[in-house]
Amino acid sequence: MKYSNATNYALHTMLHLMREPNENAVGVQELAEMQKLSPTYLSKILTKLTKAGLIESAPGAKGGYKLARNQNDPSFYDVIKAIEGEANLFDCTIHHEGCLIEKTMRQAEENMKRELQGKRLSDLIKEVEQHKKAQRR
Amino acid sequence: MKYSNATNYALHTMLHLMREPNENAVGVQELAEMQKLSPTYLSKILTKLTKAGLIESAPGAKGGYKLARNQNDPSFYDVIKAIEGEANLFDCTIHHEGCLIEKTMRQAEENMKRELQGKRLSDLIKEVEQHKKAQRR
DNA sequence: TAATTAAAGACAACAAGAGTCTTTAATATC
DNA sequence: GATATTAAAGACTCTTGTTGTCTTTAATTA
Repeated sequence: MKYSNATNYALHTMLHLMREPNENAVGVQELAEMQKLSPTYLSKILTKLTKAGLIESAPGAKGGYKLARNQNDPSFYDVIKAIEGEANLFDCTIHHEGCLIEKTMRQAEENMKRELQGKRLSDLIKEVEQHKKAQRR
Repeated sequence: MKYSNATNYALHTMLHLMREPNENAVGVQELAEMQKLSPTYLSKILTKLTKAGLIESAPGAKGGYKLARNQNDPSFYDVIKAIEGEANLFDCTIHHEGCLIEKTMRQAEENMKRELQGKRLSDLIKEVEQHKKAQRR
């Protein structure tokens, strides 16, 4: 029971792209180097993010990846969902409707999900800025 | 990212044992039949619960499993921890102290954990009783 | 002593995660 | 139009974890 490395890489990459000056596409080569990953592997993760509508891709020279234009200030949950999918963390093995164990587990899961939906990547950018400002003082 | 079947089986078994009249040990045979599992497989799960102190076991004739006497009204989290262990759901792949991604993920995880710690198996028993009472009306 | 039952350990089958390599398709520049 | 560049897709491998099974050992009761 653990989030995959892919989710980890996806979150880091998203943050990097959010910091990139607008309209500036970044190639997978550069993104991979930063996290010490092979470009082909990261590419598969980026394709998932693209299909989820979080980033945009363009092939060819001057191509690469950038934040999707009509992206809506994505939350942590949006990124996680793009990589891990949306399945429940717990499905009761005894199939009768209204299993109370399942109900309890779902409620706990909801608590985590709610937090991840409320937290946006932009919140982190802001936190970093504030941290830097505090250090300069 | 999913809870294992073993956790599922463990929770069901715990609930069954809580309903058992006191001091009455139940063999793995009977517990396995209920969930349509092989006894040897369930046995491995039960050994984990035993080592975690949630249940007690006795070999030999009249042996079997029952709730641990000095068990402290176990929570969902206690059972999950016994099976899945205590590792974090998320560890940042870029190792610098104070990773804000990790911090956010940990906080979300805490929200789920808190709910699972607060919910006791006995709460479920009570809920079932109330449900039955409501139906009899 | 014999029957019963849990514990432990070796083993196998399968699935998922993590990652590589190669081919194809799209785009920009000359 | 040719060439270089870059993402997408698919086949493949390697490792790890889950889900079991089977067999042997140890403890307990009658």
